[in-house]
Amino acid sequence: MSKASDRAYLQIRAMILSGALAPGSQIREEQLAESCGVSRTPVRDALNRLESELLIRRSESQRSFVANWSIDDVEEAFILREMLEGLAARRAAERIGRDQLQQLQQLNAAIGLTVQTVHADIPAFLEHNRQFHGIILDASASPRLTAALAQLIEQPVVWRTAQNYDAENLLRSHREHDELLAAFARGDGNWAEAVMRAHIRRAFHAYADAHSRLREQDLAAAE
Amino acid sequence: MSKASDRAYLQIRAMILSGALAPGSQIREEQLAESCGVSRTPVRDALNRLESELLIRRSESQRSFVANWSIDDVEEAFILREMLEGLAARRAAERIGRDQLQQLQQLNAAIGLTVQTVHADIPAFLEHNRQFHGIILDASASPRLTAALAQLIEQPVVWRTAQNYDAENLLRSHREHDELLAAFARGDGNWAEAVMRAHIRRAFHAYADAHSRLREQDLAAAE
DNA sequence: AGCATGGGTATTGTATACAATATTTCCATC
DNA sequence: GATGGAAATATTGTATACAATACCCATGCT
Repeated sequence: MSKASDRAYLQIRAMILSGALAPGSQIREEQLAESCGVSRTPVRDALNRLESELLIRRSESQRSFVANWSIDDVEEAFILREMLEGLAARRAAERIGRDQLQQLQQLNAAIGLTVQTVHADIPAFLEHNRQFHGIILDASASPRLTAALAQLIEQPVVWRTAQNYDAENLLRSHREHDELLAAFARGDGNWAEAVMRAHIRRAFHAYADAHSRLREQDLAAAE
Repeated sequence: MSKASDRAYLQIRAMILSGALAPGSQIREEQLAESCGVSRTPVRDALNRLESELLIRRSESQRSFVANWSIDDVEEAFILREMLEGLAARRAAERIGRDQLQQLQQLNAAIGLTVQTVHADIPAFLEHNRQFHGIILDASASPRLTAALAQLIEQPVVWRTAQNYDAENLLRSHREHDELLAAFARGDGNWAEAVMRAHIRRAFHAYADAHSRLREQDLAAAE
């Protein structure tokens, strides 16, 4: 997509994820256009994308509202990611080449550094993690899988709670990646899929735990 | 989506599926706008949708071309449908209500009529079949699943070869639907998923067979 | 008081004009 | 004749004006 459309998309998504646009609240194209510094045209493109990612919902008369993701919605998304990324891992294991495997090893080594320091570097972890999963998706050589997962949100819901992930979870991610690499090195699709599914599922529970901790904090703060 | 955008989407998609727009050929927004009787704005919306469904592909400089689906692409799409519709069937079995089950039974009865006459009524079959799968998707109560499958194309690739499906395949579809209904009636998610996966997979082979028959005809006609 | 109805306002949908960018063509130069 | 580059052309991206539609409130009727 082009510059203005992308800018609008990223900016509006950031506003939604940060809570600057409250869940359930109506959003007006003109207002967003103003706050993004573009016209309504690219804003409409962005809204279409966000709607297909279910970050906004449209009323029957086409007015747009910020979606309200329940924990069940998040779990639903994780269930789909588990299936799709599991399949991607299987296919990747059966197709991956020497160079891609090396890239993954280097990335996971970098991830190891971000999680082993005393203060984990979460932004770096997220970025490397994103690249890691991206390479696997590439190696799976399935455009449809890539397209389906792209809509399932990069790491959107992760953001708000990533700060709350404990070091233990980050370390486990790192080790699970290593096991995935072992499966890749042997071209064992079954193994790779199983490891990936477990990896995603654990990530969901890490999210759910962090989420409930946040809720408790909110409740405590409200008193 | 709104009237003009929908019209453009349906019309352009039909042109692609019918072959009126040749695979690999470039498509220009203005020309499509003219042939659809709308302006470029709704055409651009339609192209975005079609791109996300991988029916068109865009060059690095954003020019649009009709995608060229190989049989491997079709299989890839069926593999995803198998997974996703399998999950939908599992969830539907665990959640479906009395009225929805009745609707499905009536629909499959109607399907039975379309396949048992001497000359099968393929358009009616396709329409009822679409509704049948749509209700299951609704019953699965998973908006993300619905969104993911929507992009995976209604029945697009089916069209060109549907005429070549033999009566045997249509009849088997009808019977498989019946088995699915039995699984739903018992609320047996495992059974429903297994039946659905087999159903989709068989549909793929029916497609592949029809496809290869078509290829042979084309080759013969070329001589 | 409650509800239907109508008009004014807010918001989205579409068309068109203009800007930005890519592609092609053609000429100059080597 | 090949090649590089610049102008001409084609195509897409963005902004804006206008059209269509939905929403809301006020007014009048029962």
